[in-house]
Amino acid sequence: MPVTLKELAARAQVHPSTVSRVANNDPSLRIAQATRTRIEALLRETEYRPNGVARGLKLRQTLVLAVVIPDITNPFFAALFRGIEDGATPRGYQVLLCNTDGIPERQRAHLQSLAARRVDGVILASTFLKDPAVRWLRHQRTPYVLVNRFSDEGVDPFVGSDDVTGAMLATQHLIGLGHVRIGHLAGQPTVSTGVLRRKGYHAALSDAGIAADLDLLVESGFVEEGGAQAMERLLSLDRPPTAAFAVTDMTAVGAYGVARRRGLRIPEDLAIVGYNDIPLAARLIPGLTTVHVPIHEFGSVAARMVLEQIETGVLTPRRVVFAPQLVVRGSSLASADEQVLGRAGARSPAE
Amino acid sequence: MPVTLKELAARAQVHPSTVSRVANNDPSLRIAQATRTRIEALLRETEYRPNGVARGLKLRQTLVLAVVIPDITNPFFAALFRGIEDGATPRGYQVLLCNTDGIPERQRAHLQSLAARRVDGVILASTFLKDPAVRWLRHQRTPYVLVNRFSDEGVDPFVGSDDVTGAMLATQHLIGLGHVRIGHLAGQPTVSTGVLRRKGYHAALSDAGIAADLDLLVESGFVEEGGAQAMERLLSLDRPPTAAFAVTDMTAVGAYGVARRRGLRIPEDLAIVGYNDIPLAARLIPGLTTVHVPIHEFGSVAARMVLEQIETGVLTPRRVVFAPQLVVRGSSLASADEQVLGRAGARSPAE
DNA sequence: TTGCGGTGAACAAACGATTGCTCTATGTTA
DNA sequence: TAACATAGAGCAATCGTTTGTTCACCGCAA
Repeated sequence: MPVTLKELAARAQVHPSTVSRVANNDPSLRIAQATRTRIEALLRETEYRPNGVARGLKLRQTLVLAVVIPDITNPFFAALFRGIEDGATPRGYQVLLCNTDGIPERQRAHLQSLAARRVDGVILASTFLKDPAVRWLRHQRTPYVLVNRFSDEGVDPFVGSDDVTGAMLATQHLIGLGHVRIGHLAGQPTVSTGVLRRKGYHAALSDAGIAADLDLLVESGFVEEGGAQAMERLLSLDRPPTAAFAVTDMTAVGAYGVARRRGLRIPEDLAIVGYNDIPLAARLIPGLTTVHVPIHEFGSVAARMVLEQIETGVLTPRRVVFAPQLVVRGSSLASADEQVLGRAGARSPAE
Repeated sequence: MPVTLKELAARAQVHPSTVSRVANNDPSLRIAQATRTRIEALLRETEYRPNGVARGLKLRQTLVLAVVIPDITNPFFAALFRGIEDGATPRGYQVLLCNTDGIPERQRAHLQSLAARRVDGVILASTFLKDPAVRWLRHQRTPYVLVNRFSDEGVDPFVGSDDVTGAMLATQHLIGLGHVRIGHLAGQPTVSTGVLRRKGYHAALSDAGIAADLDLLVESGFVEEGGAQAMERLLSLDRPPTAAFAVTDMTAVGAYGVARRRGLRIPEDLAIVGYNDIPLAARLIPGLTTVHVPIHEFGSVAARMVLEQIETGVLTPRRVVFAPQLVVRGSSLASADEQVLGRAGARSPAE
């Protein structure tokens, strides 16, 4: 059973507040050397650590951050979490992890619990466009940051990548390889990344003078299963695409499975490009060409942003947007020595 | 800013304790219907939620569980975490996630923070044999459960699989396919799974009358990079193995990479069997034959066990050991229709 | 002797809830 | 009419810290 201030005070024959001041190294404390030594010995001996709950109540800070994501088994979010924890732990924070499976109701429930727990900050990576949960979050005075996806335009603190540019890089790469019928396994239009990556896809096609074929855009969502279904749809078309841009790497993984089952060779029969560059992308055979974003850094930056809000008390809606890079692997280019194209990894301050 | 009991009491012209009793539906409360209605309206209107920190202090329970693992980006731990959260959330608990990267010092630091925070329970999946952190945990009166790995024999609450049997299934499978020179990419002898899976490997060889060749056992640790290095070692032998049992699936993934770089065909030139059956195993090409363990269930059972300890207040060192199953895929059997061998998935109460 | 300044601590009020107990009306029974 | 039960609340302690303020004492100077 952990020891309390009161018990220590009794053993040291002093008042609890004196023990507290010694423990916290209060500079305003004037104390006899002998007393101090006695108390310090006791603190060490008992390995006293102040009760975090009581401390949290008094100081109004819990030293807890919360991360809300769809699903930690998705490698993207696992890497993101590591980034967050790596940013938070050195500052004394620990991190609550909440999975929503993309269900708004669960997200809401989690956020309410978190608010009741008085977590010091929230990092949210499961938002929708027009998300009531985010609006609610704004009203609370809890520091928060949205990651990867944003909600209503530009009004929240945010860290992510330039999705339009990333999607354009991906699509232009396929166009450059001579593809004309390029499919898109698209994210939901209720999610910012879904919308913006579509936009980039369309922009690249239109820039190249390729007329958009509505059949070639199939909504897949962001996970493997949806990718597989959408790919099936594309391959069942009368004139199936020769290449596809998948809204995420996991979606691309689903597409790989379908191509394999149908006996299609990647990239000869079907070229595929993904988005995010999760570790799995490089391990696929062939390696998945994808748009690289600094996932771990998303996390550490997000952590720093929320910590900054906590420490300064100012909740400015700063946005950090990273420039994506295309990473070419075997899924688009048969003889690919892996190479990195696209803009350098510089961070740009504005969207 | 969230509302407090005191404010509500002022607005309802009653004492805070009365509001509290209404909010908590205290059956011992006798109250006029009018007053109750008035208070309830206020509670709804303000969406009052009691301050969890204050509540935690008074009630001595935080409704927080902590999970300590090596690394969430390892799919095994991601699946485990989901199991835990799925077991904990419905009971009102949220979950802190702590990554240690297998560094004892970090594990210790995390556990101390967690104790200071008064988390209600700890689920630890990063222990070593003879782990001082676990001994320390035993002295604290915090409910805890070890998962997958245990520490000193049998004295802690534990949920995991029968590692010896699992390793035997894997090795026997390779023997049954005619392999004689079977390598083992082994876990560290400081970790229970490392020790027990070696034991199973040796037992299977010895049962089959195959003399152990010390060169064929190379310590790889549990992650991809170590698997690659160990596989390099094995393949550089004068008489390299024709098959290998990897202590985890991630280790096997490392081996896949090496085999591929060296132009070896799996399973024709090198058969591989892993352990855990993470989702990635089935996606590899060829599919990875592996020992299936119910990872998600490890988590949900562990959560239930720790919740049970919390609720009953009794800390019995109950052990739940699952029987592993062999899942045969293409990495060991060229024409494999995937099949499930080995014992049925029944749960056995004892080790 | 009175007053003063510095030392070395104790005092006490929070932080926001929970809960056993007390208290005051009012209505009922003997 | 006196005693008493009951309804309907309020009171106050407590959880373990933190921190602004007060206090007692001692030595020293006026």
